[in-house]
Amino acid sequence: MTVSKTAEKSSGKSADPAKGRKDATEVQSEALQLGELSEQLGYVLKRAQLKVFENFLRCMASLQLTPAQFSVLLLVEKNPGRNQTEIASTLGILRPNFVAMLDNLESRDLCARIRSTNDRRSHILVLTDKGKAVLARAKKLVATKHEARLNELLGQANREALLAMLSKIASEF
Amino acid sequence: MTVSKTAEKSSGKSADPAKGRKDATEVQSEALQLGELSEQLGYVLKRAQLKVFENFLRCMASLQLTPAQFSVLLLVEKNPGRNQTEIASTLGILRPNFVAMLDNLESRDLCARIRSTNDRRSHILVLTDKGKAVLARAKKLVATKHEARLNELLGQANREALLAMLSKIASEF
DNA sequence: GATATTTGATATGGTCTATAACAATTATCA
DNA sequence: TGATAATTGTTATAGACCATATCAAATATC
Repeated sequence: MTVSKTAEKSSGKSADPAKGRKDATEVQSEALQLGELSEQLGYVLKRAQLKVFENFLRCMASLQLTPAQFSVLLLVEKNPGRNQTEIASTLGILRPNFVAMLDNLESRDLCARIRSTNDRRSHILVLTDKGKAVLARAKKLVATKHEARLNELLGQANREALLAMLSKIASEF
Repeated sequence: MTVSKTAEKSSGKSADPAKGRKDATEVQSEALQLGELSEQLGYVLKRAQLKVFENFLRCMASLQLTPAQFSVLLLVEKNPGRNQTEIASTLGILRPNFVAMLDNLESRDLCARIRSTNDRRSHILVLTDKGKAVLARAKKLVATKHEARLNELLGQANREALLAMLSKIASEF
């Protein structure tokens, strides 16, 4: 330990951290400087991702779909007749962790596991009629409430450029 | 359940999922179609974030610093004399979860808690000399191995545009 | 000076992620 | 063919991360 243990005063101000509810005679503790942090791609990327997921969950509150569940429904709809391993692996979900997820979707009658006749080890995944209906409503919510918000924040062109760069990072980094 | 339980054949092909190591007479199972998934900002954002963190950890392997730990060191260096609550909250870390994190950094002699003389409840955070040295090396690694990789993938201008858009999302979404 | 608030800390639970292992089934190949 | 290896879905389990309630010590408030 190379640091003196006798503390200098933290600052001349009061102990109130960052809420600014002292009266006007007190200089409220100024906000912290992010410094190089705001230039760190990983940091900003993570914060943005949390905000986007948060907004997604709010938009989907009526359907009770998480981003991960939505991605499963989308992928199963686009690729009917695939088994759990295939769906899970393309989503980056490990097979063991995919089981509980499917249990959930199946218990809500959104998708179904069907024992394959080709390979009786595997379960073919399909959307139920209810699953298709829910997914259709989910897509509309995402388009009108979620992605629309993005467009009005960034503009259509910027939003597409952002998507392209993120895709490049996701696939080539 | 509105789906017939008698499975149709998953496809005409073999059971080999996506690895393509059957011989040439077999049509290997084609890759799944991502479809609308590749247009979902949240999905691409999450995948990109995972890749970036993964690369960060590889670049920092010699220093054993996670992105979160790096952000703490950066913030403490930039804001000496702040207490745990202030540092944690600006990083979006809850106070209870920040304790173990600091225990780790302090046990490695990278930062130190100093009891404040102003407010004897709070712990002032500072970097030790070793912490400053390690952070300096970490910054170099990030700049030369991590961010440099981003620049060569996207180009300087695009990288800055990406950062700007992500910052906007993180703060205004 | 009595009450409320703040700080760091502990305990705890939930979710997400990662690995090992198992039974049933299928593939491989001697 | 039949013995062995590999695959599929599953369970169990452990770790990381995140969130809430609660506590003692210290401080603020009135």
